[in-house]
Amino acid sequence: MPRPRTHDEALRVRLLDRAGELIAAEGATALSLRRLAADAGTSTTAVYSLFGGKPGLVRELYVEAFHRLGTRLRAVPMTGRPAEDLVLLGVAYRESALADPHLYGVMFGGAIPGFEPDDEATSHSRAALAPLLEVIAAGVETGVFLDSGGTMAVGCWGIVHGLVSLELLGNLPPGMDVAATYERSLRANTAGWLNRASG
Amino acid sequence: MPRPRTHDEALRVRLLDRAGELIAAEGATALSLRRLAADAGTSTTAVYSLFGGKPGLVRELYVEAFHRLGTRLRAVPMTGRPAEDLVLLGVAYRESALADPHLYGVMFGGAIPGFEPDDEATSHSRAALAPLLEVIAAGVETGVFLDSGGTMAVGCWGIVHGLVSLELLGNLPPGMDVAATYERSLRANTAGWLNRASG
DNA sequence: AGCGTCCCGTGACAGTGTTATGGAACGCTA
DNA sequence: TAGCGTTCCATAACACTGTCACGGGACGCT
Repeated sequence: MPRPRTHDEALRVRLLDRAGELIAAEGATALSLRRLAADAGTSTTAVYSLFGGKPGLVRELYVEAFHRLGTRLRAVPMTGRPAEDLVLLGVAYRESALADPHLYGVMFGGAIPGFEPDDEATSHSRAALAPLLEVIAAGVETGVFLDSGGTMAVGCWGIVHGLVSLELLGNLPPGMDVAATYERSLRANTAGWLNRASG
Repeated sequence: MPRPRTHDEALRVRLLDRAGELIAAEGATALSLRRLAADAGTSTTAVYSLFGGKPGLVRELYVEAFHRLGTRLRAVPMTGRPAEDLVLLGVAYRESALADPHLYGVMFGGAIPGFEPDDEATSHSRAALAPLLEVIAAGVETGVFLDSGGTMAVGCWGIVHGLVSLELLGNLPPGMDVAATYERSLRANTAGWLNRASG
C-alpha cells in the first residue's frame, strides 16, 4: 500500500522563506541550492523532493511574489474616478516593486536563468493585475476612457513595468526625482486614453 | 624594453562574433567561456587576455548592441511632425529589439548574472537614445509638447521599453496583435504629452 | 643574436545544478 | 505488535561553470 506523501511542511516553508531572504538580501545569483540547504539545516536533495529542482522552487517564489503584488494592488483605496485610480494603482505597483526589488526580477526580469514560468504560473500573474483591468473597464463603461479590446490595459501595464524596470536596473539618470517623474508620466499616459468627446 | 601590446585582433573579433551568435541562437545561458573558446579555436585564457574576463567580454557586446540600436534609430526618416516621429522611433525601437531579442536582454534584462555596466558603458546607452531626445526637444521648441526637465523622455522610453520587455519575455496574452497594440499604445501615450493650449 | 615582454595552452580550484544510491523513518495492514 | 512498502533525505559523485597560477613559445626591440 503506498504510503501517502507527507512532505515536511515546516521544512518546505523554511526553504521558501530562506530562499526569499537570500534573493532579497543578495540577489538572485546568491540563491544556490547548497547554501540554501545548509541554511535550512538540510541537504540539496530535499529541494528535489519538495519542489522537483531549483526551477520548481523559484516557481513558488514567483507565484508568491504575484500574490503579494495582487494584495497590494487590491488594498489601494479607489476614488471612483478612473483616471485618478489608474495613477494610484500605478504608484502602488511601483511601491510594491521597490519593497522587494529582487523579487520583481524573478517575476519579470528572468533573474534565474533556468526558470521559465509555465501557463499555470502566468495565470497567477494575470490574476494579480485584475484591479488594473477593473479600473479600465469601469472607465470605459462610464465613457471616460476610449479603449478597444484590452489595448489600453497593455499600454498602461507597459509604461508602469517599463519605468519600474528602468529604475530597478539603474538605467535612469542619477539624481532625478523618480517618484515625481513616474507619476507625471503616468498622468500623461492616462490623459492619452481619455475620451475627449465626453466630459 | 616593454614590447607593445599586440592583441590578436582577428581572434578578438572572432570571439565577439561567436559570442553574439551563441547568445542570439541559444540565449545568454549558452554563452560559456569554454564553449566559446573551443568554437573560436582557442582557450579560455584568451578571453582573459583580451577582455579581462567574462564580464569584460559581455561589456563589448553591450556597447555593440547599443551601437546597433542607435544606428537603427538614426536611420528612421523623420517627418518633421514630432508626434508622428515619436511613434516612428518607438516602432523602430521595437523592431531593433525583435531583430535580436537576446541582445536586448543583455542591454536591459540583466541576462548575464555577473555583468553590470559601468558608467562609461551606460553613457553609450544614453547616446543611442539621442534621437528620442532630439524629437522631444523639437516638439517642445515648437510648442507641440508640454514637458519639464526631461520627464517626457523618461516616460516615452518607459512605455517603449516596458512593452518590448513584456513581449520578449512572453508576458503578453497569446494571440494578440502585438504590433497594432504597441503602436496604438504609443499614440495614446504621445497624445498625453500634447500641448492642448496650442494647435 | 639576445633580451624582455606578452599571449595563451595546460591544468587545477572552488563553485554550481543534478542525480544514483542507500539508509532511516513513517503509514498502513495483518 | 510485527512487518511490509513507500517516501524522505543525507552522502557522494558527475558534468559543468568562471577564474587563475604556471610556464612555454612567439614576438618586438635593442
